[in-house]
Amino acid sequence: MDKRSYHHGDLANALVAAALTAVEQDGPDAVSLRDLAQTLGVSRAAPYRHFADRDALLAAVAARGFEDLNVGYEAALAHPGDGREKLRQASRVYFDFASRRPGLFRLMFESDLLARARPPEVLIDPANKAYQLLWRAMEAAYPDADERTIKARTITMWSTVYGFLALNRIGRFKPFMVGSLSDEEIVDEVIEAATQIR
Amino acid sequence: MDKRSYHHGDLANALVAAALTAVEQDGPDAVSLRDLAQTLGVSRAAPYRHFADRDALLAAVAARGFEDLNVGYEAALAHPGDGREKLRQASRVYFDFASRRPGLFRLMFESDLLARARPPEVLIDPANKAYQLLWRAMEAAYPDADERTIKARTITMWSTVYGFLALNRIGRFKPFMVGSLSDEEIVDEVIEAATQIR
DNA sequence: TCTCCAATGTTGTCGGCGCTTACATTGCAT
DNA sequence: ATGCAATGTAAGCGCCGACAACATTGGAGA
Repeated sequence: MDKRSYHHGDLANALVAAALTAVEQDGPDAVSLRDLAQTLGVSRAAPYRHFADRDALLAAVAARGFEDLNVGYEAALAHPGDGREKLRQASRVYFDFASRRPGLFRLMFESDLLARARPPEVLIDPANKAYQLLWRAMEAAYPDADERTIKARTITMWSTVYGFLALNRIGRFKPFMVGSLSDEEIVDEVIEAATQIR
Repeated sequence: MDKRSYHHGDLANALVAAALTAVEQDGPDAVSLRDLAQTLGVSRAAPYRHFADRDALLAAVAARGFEDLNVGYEAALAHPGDGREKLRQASRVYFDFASRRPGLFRLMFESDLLARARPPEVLIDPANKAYQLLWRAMEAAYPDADERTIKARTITMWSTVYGFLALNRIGRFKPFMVGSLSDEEIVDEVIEAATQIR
């Protein structure tokens, strides 16, 4: 890690870490390979020795985000209580993640990185694991439902929670929030609606 | 509109129209002021006589998108049937808009243009009108509910429908779609869940 | 009708970006 | 010890948004 040495030593990991910080602070669009390189004290072409292009670096950052999210999910599903309670906990984990790391959240769920990642597995595997976990919780919550219903409810629940987060982030609900409805109240309402589907 | 004349004649509107086309075809990120200018046969600095910056042009495009969407909403709410049926129709209008004009949809609901628009009214007014319309439909569907409940249900419904569209667009539900659940079936499920809240 | 000026368009320039090519350095395996 | 693959550098291409200085136009008022 000696700054005077010609080789950086661990540029690949350093790039992911620096990009992660940048994404969390200012969102995916604010990440510039040139900027990261200068911060790390290497030339602007150096990152291309480790990542094919900007998307490849962002994919690595997103993958790390999914891994972190999955840790939270596993904790939520290990939480004591019935299936509905586990679903509620999982939703709260998702909300917290979105609140605490909004830039990373956007990268993970608003970009179409997933469709373009090469190779796809690096990003798809950790991303899908989150859905597997939620699916299992939904199965536990509705043991009598058939597979089709489980799928539909899982998709609906995810959609509701994500949709609220995304629309709220850009301020679309501001006109509704004035007055009788506080921020925390609406979060509770959304989670209730998402978890007690029909 | 004579190409040989020094002045374009109606560059402002022509820019909005060209940007609208570009947004619909390739998404908001694909819009380049230089490119639009060349297409319209003017110099690259000309657009800045009519729009302060790129965001201002995109805001005008988004505003037009909201106006189009509102036309669809008003038709849906004038549809015969009870409140629930109107809500269902409104959801379908939203789905259709997202399907037919995905790039414009992304500009309207995925960018934080709304927070940055100057002056804000140009974009906020048509954007809020859509919510007013949905709110009225929700009131008609649940005449006994208090204002707080109406707000919460409107937010939840919008979140569910939007969340599904956004996540589905980037392929997040692909692993769930294989097998027993078709695309149209899941749309019906989501709309049902969104409209018959509790 | 003439003149002047505000609106509009042009050219040139700056800094920033992703990415590529050709070249330099390093350290490890043989 | 050496040779080669991994890694980093310097320079440059084409694109972008934005600004400043200058050019053209057409209409309002004399």
